[in-house]
This record gives sequence, structure tokens and C-alpha cells, in this order.
Amino acid sequence: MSPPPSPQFSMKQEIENLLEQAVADLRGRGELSDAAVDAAAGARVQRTRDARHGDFASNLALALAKPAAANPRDLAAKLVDALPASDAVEKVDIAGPGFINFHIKRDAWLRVIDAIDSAGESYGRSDRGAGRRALVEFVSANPTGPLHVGHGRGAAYGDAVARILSAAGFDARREYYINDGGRQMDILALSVWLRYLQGGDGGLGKTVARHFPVNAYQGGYVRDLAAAAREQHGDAFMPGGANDAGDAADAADATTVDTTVDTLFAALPDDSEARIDALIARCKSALGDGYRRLFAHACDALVGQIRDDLLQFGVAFDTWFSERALLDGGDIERAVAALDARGHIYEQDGATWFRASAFGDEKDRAVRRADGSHTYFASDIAYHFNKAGRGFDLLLNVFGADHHGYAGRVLAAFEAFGFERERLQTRLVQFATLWRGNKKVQMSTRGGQFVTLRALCEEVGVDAARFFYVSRKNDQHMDFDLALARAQSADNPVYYIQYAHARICSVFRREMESGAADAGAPAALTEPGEFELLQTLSRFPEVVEAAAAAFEPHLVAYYLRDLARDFHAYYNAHPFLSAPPGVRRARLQLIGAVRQVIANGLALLGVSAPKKM
RNA sequence: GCGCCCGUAGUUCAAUCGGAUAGAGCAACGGCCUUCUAAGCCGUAGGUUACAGGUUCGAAUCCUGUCGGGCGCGCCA
Repeated sequence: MSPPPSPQFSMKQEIENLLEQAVADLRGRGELSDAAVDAAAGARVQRTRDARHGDFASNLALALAKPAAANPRDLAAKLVDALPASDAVEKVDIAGPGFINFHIKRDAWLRVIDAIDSAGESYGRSDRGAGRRALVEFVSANPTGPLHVGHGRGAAYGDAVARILSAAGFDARREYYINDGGRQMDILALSVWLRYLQGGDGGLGKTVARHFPVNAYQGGYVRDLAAAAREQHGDAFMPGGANDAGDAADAADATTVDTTVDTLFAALPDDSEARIDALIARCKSALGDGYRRLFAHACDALVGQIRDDLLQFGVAFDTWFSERALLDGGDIERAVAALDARGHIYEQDGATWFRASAFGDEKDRAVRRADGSHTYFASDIAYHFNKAGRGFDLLLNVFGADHHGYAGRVLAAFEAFGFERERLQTRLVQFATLWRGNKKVQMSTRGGQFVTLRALCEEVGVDAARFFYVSRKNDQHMDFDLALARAQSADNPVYYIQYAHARICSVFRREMESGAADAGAPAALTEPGEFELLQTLSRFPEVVEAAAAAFEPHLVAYYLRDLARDFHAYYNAHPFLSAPPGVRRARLQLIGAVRQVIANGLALLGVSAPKKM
């Protein structure tokens, strides 16, 4: 799938190489100590903000100054003297406290056009990851309801990170962890069952409706699940009908059922959470084996719906990992045993504990309760033990901000297993505060009050929604105004970028129609705007690398806006098709390169690059 | 109370593991369609980077404290 990495044009890399040789030279002559060079390892070559500082600047001399106990400007002068000759460098000067500024020959920038042309879709890709295997786990919402807009940010972010890691040479996979083992899922099954009873024969509707718990799942989708259950399983989930579903539809059964429903709601605890737990217990005993089938019906249906919603959103997971599979497969026992073997497990007050505090967590955490049941954390430990055991070099967990308390304990367990800390990375995605105009939108899955991801896609479109989500740094709080997103969808920055792509495609369509065949070379480019574009184009591989290294897709989004801005300005200032013969071809080559890079960049964000708008 | 994340222009957000004069979109104001898509371009205006100290050649970025916002602190999931 991923094209082989090709050696790519990188002016920055060239400058870095020159400096490296200069340092080696000075070190060889004894003018720099090894210790000083090591201490200055953090020095970097970076693009300048101000053209007067040249095209690239290095703070190497500043970083070396202290460990080498020398004046930074003197050091800079020595480094400059030791620089090997390069046909790309116009001149080098020393500025300010000791920056080394590189001015690139204009002609050298022209090379980027050929580099993009020959690399095509793989321009921007690198082998930085060297084929290392990465697993990105994201979304992982409980299948207790459809995905809502709060999940969208994690979905857009995680998917973009996976795409960017792939581009950076990692073998990246996407995984969704299905939390299908907990109490929330029992509440869902109960909710579906009650709606099922409510919709059945026997006059149960009013009774059930009156007793439907406020803290059960209220959403309309629960009724849909109940209706589907009835369609697929008939009366199988009626109390008393579970064991002899075949002939349960007798008139006599109505009274049986009615009585059961009365007792179902009789003498319940006052506390709402205790009440719902009691109802779950009654549901289980009423259905017997049927409970498992009802549970599976609800869970499978919702997971399927989530999968469809995500596919529509452009996110395809490689694996769907079920918590129940962990439970059934004995993974929890194995994981706890592994920790125990390393001496990190102890018993206290009848419960079993993991010594998380020994690995930087705030306190020790229970993995097994006094009653013998395992905690939620235990399955999480087992899950990460399993993931690490599958041979991934990098595990990236994308958590919602409300799970941040988790990162510490999961990392503690990971380390306790003997895995290197760095293999497990966690990135938090902050909540998006939803607004409709100036009114805050409250969201609750149990209460059924939420805007679904699907509805968002239909309202503002997948491209606009995805771009918006990844246009903010993941740990930054963000406001999402639904009214604005809808009203201003045409002003969304994503269209600005897509429009640049469409405009270029349009130019080439016109060119095809004209049938003109002329020659030309990039050397005919002389306008300042053309060199700005060339420099921006040459930045793309650096942006992708930086985005991959820090898991920051927003860097790509901002880069694309820069590139589109440079292009639109150029478009308005210069003709392409009606330019003089040699220049004409060169300009078309330039904008062809722009089109390629926009398409490559948008693909990293999972956003389409339309040929027409 | 303790812990984590955050605080940048009217507003929504950037700022290359500490770099030189903190930048964009939207909103506001003034211009540009007889030429390749005006979903565009050009220009103007907008800042004590919450506040106070500290570290150094250099701080929005690192440290300490204060204020403000979000989230989390169970043998719940």
C-alpha cells in the first residue's frame, strides 16, 4: 500500500548536513570538545520568519557557546569558515547574538518542482518510521448509543494521526476498543427490554412507560432497537416466553405477563442507581438465557451503527477489539498473573491490588474486588498487555479529556509489565463545547439529548467537519457552534483550500481544450510570488515529519492554508495560459506541483480534493 | 482539598522539543471581475501573550506563586 520511500528534495536537510560537516571538521582539529558537541545536540536548523535573516537559520553557535565556553559569534565565524561549499547556498552570514543565516540561491528552489513531479502522491512521505508498527486506539466509545459530535473530534484526530504516521513510514493500524463488558451495557440491555415490553401486546405500555427509569437510556434509538428485537425474535423476550417461545402467544399468557410486569416494578429501592441495578437483576432472571441474546442484539446493532457512522465519516478501523472477548479468553487472569509474577500484586481487605504507586500513579488500584469480580481497570490492564503482546512498537491511546485520570494508571501497569514507557503514548482530546448560537448545548447519552455525528455530517458535510476538528491542537479546548458551522459552511477554511485545488484543475482542463503543446523549464520562473510558492512547497515534507513526531495533524491543516493563500495570491496576480510561451509552461508546472501537494495534504486529513467546485 | 489540561487581537485559533519585529480565519472599514472559477485577491485597523516574580544571550513557551476556565480523583463503568 505505502509506496517505497524515495530520496527527496530537502533543502533543510542539506543545510543540516553542511553544519554537521563543519562541526566534524572543528572537532577533528580539536577546536570543539566531544562534550560540547553532545551538549549542543538540541540545536536546530529552522526556517526564518524574516527574509532579512535569509532562508534558514541555525542556533548551533548559541547552543555550543556555553558548553564550549566561547563567544557565540566567534564560534559562528569558525563554523562558517569550516562549512563545505554548496551549490545551493548563495551566502552565509552571522547575525544577532550568533545565528548563522543561510541564503539560498534562487535557482536551487526550482528543484522542488521536479522533486514533486517525480514523487507524485508520495511527495511528503518519508521512512522516518522505518516500518515500525504503530497501533492507534481511538473513539472506543461505549456502544450504548450512536456516536455524537463529542466523539467526532477523537475520530477525526485519531484517523488523521494514523494517516500521518503511515506517511511518515510507520505501519499504522487503527483499533476500536469495544467496552461491552460493563454495567452501562446492562443498563442499555435493560432499556431495550423495557421498550420492548412497552411495545408488546398485553396492555403493558402504560405500566412500563410509567416505570421507565429516568437514568436508563431515553433516546429514540432504544425504541428502534426494541422494535428490531421484536421483528427478529418475536415474543422470545417476553417474561415467561423465554423458555417456550414457540407457543407463548396464548391469550392466557397476557395475565402471566401482566403479573410479572407488576412484580417487576414492585418494591424497588429508592436510590435511582440501586433501582436500576435491581431491575437489571430482574430482567436477567426473567429472561434466563434470553438475556444474553437480547444483550448481543443491542450491542451488535449499535456497534454496527457506530461502524457505519465512522465509515461515513471516512474512518475505517482495522480491528474492533471486544472487552468481552478478553473476559472470555482468560486474558485478565493472565495479565494479573504476569504482574503478580513480577511482585506488583498484593491482597488487602479481601481485594486484589496492583501497586500502581510504585510506577508514578497517585495510588494503588484494585484489580479484583472482595466478591471476586474484576474491576474495569483489570480489563484495561489486560487489554494493554494484549496490545503490547501483539508486537507493536508504538501504542498510541487517544482519550477524551474525561479519561485523563486513566493515562497514569494504564502507563503504570504497562511499565510494571516490563515494557518501555515510551512505547505507550497517550494524547488527550479536549472536549468541544457545543453551542447553538449563544446557547450552550448540553449533551447526555442516557438522557437521549445529543447531536449525532451522522447528523453533523449531513448538516455541514464530512470534509468541513473533519477539517474543523483537526484545525485545533488536540489539547486545546474548542468551541463548536452548530449554527455557525451550518450557516458559514461556505466560509469554512477547508473550502478555501479545496477551492485552490479545483481552480488548478480547472486551468488544466482549459489547457487540454486548447491543445497547445509548448516547451519550458522551471528556470523561466522569476516572480517573487513564484519563489514564495516554491519555498512553501518545499516545506511540506518537514511539516509531515513534525506532525508525525508530535501527533499533531493541525500542523498539516495550517500548512495547507498557507499554501492555498500563496496560491490564490499568485493566481490573482499572474496569468498562466496566456503567459509568454516559455513562462507559460513553467507556471503550469508550478501550479501542477501545488495541486499535487494540496491533494497529498488533504489526504492526510481525510479530506477530499475536488476537481470542480 | 489533591492531581492533570488550558488561559494569546472584539471573536475562533496558530506560533517549528526556548529564537530575532507573536501570525491567520471570522467580524469591521476601503478598493479589484471585457483575462485561466470573486468559495478569490489587494489594503487599513486590531496585542502589556490572565497577573506577579524568577531562570538566560534570548521566554507566549521553562520554574514558583496568584487569579480564572475545563476535567478527574470508588473494591463505579
